Amino acid sequence: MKLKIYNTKSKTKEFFKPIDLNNIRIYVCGPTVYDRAHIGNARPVVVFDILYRLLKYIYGEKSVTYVRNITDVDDKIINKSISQNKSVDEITSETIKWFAEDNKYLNVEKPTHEPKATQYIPQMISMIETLVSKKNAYVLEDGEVLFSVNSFNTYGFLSRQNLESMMIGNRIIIDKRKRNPLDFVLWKPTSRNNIGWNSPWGYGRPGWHIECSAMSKEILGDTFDIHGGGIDLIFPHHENEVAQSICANNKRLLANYWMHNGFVNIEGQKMSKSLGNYLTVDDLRRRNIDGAVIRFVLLSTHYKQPLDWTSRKVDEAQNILNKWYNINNKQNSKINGIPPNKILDALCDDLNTPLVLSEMHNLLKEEDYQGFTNSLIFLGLNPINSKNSINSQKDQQKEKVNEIINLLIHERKNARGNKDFKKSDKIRIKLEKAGVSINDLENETKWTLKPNFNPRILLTEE
RNA sequence: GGCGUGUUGGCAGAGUGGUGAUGCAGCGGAUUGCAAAUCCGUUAACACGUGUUCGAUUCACGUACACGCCUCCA
Repeated sequence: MKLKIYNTKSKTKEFFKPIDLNNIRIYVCGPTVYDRAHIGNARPVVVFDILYRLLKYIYGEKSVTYVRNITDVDDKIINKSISQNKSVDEITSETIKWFAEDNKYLNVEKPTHEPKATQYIPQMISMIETLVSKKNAYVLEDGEVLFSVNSFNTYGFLSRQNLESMMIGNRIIIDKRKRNPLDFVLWKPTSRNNIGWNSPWGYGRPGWHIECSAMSKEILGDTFDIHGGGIDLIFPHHENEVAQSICANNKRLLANYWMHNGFVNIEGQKMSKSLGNYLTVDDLRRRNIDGAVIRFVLLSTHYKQPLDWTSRKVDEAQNILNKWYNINNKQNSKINGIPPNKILDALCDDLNTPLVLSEMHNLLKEEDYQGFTNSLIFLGLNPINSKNSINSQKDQQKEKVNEIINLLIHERKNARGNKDFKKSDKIRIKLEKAGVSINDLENETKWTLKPNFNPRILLTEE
């Protein structure tokens, strides 16, 4: 079983060769914590969770170090703290809590480290000092420190850009103080009223990219195995990280493999707040969409491709998982075990999760229930959030809903007993309209809520 | 303008130089008071052009279309 990874750097699929078999090191750019995580944020979290599980399986539970950072200093956070009249710390700690809850809901394993940018300010300052002393960076009069892209001759290699052609685009704001318009901020001066730290260049805060260079160096070392994130981060974020790290550390490489996941669209449209098609994990949870369903949809398209999030896909995922869980309940397979080779092979082929899911169907056809259960758990698609654990604070309301549904089902049963099929059909149609799907078994009727569940319809007469 | 990705059956979505993806939907059947669920069977695709090849959906080149990045963004 050999893992292959598509490497953005080489634009080809390569066999994965670890630097140290006993310590596979991976760094993934995590969220900037200023708002609820949307499904676009959830995608890399789930994708790299699969990679983390796979690496642990191949190289051993204790031989993988997975770092997913948290950016807790940033303009967006500061703006929100001003507009909501809350401290930066309040905003970030609340958002971090939400993020953790969402990840739990999505059955995402905790990374080895989740460093916060604000805890690594001294490391950032020291890295910037090195860059200044090596003339890879320069200090302006007001204390702003900029990285000089001309000082790094392979700048643009990762994103396949060259300095000249980037300049032709008219989107670069010309700042005369910059030696090259593409020079980017390492340290930004700020007023004493704002969040900031003392530095050799005065009171200020770090630029966007330096945090990842500082944290990855501190936790993983100068060069590590895999660096991941969203496709939009290739330029400028990762390009700049490479430049900073290589210049500061005097190494040839930052990461051997670069992996980037595609964007998420909503019903064919680019997700954006202004279009009103902005979906958070919390929105979906409130709509009774199980974490496993979200996970399934996110894994049903290959991670490199754009993913179109549609309600149809959610319904399909829900139906498939319902079916799978019913089979699983019947089979009573043991909990522990290794997924079959065809599942692992598909995962090893650059995380081909759509193929994995289709092989899951095939396992059922072959009646390999043990292999199926093992795979389900391996993929994190096992039902950890039972329906009843959703919105636990709303248990009372839930109980009421349960009561009404059970009452209607009881009425239907009586009607059927009396061969009053007109009445029983009416009840069934009403339940269906409300998003309750019913299933007549030999001596009982089971029901489940569909994503379009709307309790109001239950309360209307006729 | 630069860089990059994609175009597969009704929909979603893998993959392959020659044979089956898979799921949903559809169609036929079993079962059912009806429905759902389940089971059996089944139809159907590789944007266009040229080239390479015994053979191309798969490789190369070109065309068209779509999308992304180059500005904060996962």
